[in-house]
Amino acid sequence: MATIYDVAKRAGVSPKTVSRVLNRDAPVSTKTRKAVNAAMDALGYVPSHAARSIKSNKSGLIGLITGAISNADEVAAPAGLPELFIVQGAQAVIERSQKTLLISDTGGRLDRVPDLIRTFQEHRVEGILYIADHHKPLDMALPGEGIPKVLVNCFDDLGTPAVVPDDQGGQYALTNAVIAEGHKRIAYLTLAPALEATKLRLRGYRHALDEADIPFDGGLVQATDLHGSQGEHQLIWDALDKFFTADAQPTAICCGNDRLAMAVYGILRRRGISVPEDCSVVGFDDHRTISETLFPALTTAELPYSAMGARAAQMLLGLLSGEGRPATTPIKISGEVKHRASLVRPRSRITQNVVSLKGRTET
Amino acid sequence: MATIYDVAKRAGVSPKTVSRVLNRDAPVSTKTRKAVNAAMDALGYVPSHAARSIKSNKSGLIGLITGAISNADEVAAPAGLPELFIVQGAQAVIERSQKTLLISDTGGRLDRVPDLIRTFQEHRVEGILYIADHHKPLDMALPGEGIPKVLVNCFDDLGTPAVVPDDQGGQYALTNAVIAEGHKRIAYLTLAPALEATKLRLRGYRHALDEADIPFDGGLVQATDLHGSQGEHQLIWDALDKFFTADAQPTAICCGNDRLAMAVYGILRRRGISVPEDCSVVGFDDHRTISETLFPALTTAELPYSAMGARAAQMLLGLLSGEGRPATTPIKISGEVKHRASLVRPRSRITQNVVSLKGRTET
DNA sequence: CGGTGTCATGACATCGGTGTCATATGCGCT
DNA sequence: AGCGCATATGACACCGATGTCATGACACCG
Repeated sequence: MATIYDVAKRAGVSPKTVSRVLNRDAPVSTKTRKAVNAAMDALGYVPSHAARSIKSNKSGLIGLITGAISNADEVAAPAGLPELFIVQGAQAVIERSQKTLLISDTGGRLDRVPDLIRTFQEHRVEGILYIADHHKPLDMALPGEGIPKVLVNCFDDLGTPAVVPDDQGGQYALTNAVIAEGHKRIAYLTLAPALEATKLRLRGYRHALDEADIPFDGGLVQATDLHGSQGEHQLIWDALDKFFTADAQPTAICCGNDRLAMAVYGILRRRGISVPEDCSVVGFDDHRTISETLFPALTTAELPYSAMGARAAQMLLGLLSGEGRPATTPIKISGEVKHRASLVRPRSRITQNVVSLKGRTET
Repeated sequence: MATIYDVAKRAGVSPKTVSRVLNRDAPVSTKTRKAVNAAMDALGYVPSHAARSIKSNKSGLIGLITGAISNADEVAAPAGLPELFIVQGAQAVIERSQKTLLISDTGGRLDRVPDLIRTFQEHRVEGILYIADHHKPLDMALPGEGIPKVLVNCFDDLGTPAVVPDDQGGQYALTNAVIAEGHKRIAYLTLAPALEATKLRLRGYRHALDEADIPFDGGLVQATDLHGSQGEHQLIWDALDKFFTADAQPTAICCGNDRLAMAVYGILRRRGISVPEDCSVVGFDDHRTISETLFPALTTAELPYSAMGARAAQMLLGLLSGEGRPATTPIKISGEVKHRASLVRPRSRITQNVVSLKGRTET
């Protein structure tokens, strides 16, 4: 690869003059500039980032840690894809700031994080974005002391700046939308109870019920575990079974996410329950590949992952420029309710046959 | 950030000795080594990658260009997610080779590729992986002369090493699996006809029919366009309408991808056609979030994107080490047929009511 | 005509490491 | 004791860029 010295020699000037042409930081005569540019073109010269950053002591790099790239492979991940949207949002902002993203992947293994950060340090990254695969508390302190960091989709109790989804607000708004259609028996098929998202959304669900003076019925809330287990469909089946063999059957079902809603569509159909005529269904995430493609299209609460990534990147850039004094509590990002065909007014009375298939085995 | 000089001063040795401790490339007395290590720990010293690469003229970086991160946002992308798996596969291989991936995103805009490659050149990447969002011919020559490159999910006519999916073989195997269940009327709902994947898979489909002496019926092949258009469901609806109002109705439907199959599930249900009792359905891609979650679970042909990424990365590393003399024709990567509940033997006779809802409008 | 200021350019040091070569120390052997 | 040799360490140059300062050429002014 040609160097600035090669260019200088070919143009018959000093290296420093070539540098001046490159950086436009001092006047250069038109004639000289042309000669230098011609030499650069002829040699295919591209300045070395390494040489620059060693002198300036600025790398122009932002490190980003994610498990998205690997997690997307595992059905196990309750929210593997979202990380990707977060990365996208961050990427767009970082790029506009003329910096370069160094993306590293944990491969799903948290114990690799220190190594990744070590590599970042070797590259002298100016800041780090840490993206969790789902909304959760971060139980370890990240290494890399002195490097500004922003957490995304997770938070710690050390006051590290963080950006998280507004799970509670999202479920609250979504449940309100269901209530606004006239539903009173609203079942909720949650994700794993231990998840931060589940706790917060349940809170939003109850809050909406309370405000509408609809009594909370524990029998209408069932937890499933979407961790790709073989018995996944069975769990959902059993949960629905409980809903539809109860005295008062639900007229709408909230699902922990869009994927869960997709499974529910199939099982309701098998039981002879039409969506949305017999029962409305709503999801969560607005995972559009699912929500817009399902038939009927799925009503769901948008989880604005891209916006989270963008916001986090902005916060980080703010920290770097020394402007921002970041909030010590996580920033919550809210999304819209996407009202689609799967949510309609309930019928006055549900009359379909309910076939209990409890105990059936997976095909 | 501490430098090797700081460490040297603190340990009371020369910088060169610190370098020797770091690289273990020359004998250092135990006592000195301990002193140096202690000084490094105390100062939190991490060697500068930039300084190293400037001297060694080796960056240890591999550039990767993708649109995945952005494309995943657009429903438009017929195969936005797959890129991600490719990245994952590449990442795993690259990492094992002690190199670092520099991932850049086109943001869906091809015209940005030259800029991205320019940035890669500034970082002196040793090789470039170019990942297309779907299997297609690459109509431009990539800049960055002299840098080894491997194309993934695309190919050119310049002999650039490339890795592509075996679309034809996949659809052939899948169709064979359908035929093996006893189906003879096998409809095919393809993706957009202009896609490379559509052409190749159609070839595989016909090949399988030919071998089984099943005559090809053009009426059983309908194209849809999944580019997120509002009329997407309508198109699928119309296509299915043609299938099921024909004289001999299909007993199985092949879909251009899993997402299409998901939409088909919903529409068949609306028409009173049960999957798989009345009609088997198969997809393509094995997009597991869909194929394993749909109810009944979807039979589909795996598209081993991760393996493609891994293979491409291996090829690139081979080129770098000067070992590999790469094939001049694209390497095709095949996947397995995943047989799941949506594909069963056909009934002898289909008797369900077929309700034509042609011309209905989107909800 | 000489003094002064501006413009254009180059010489040289420097950033943080590593390669090359020189030097100091210690040990075994004759 | 003197020689040879391996081990341990340091001085110095260099990689490719840029900051600092110096210098040469010219125009302008009194």
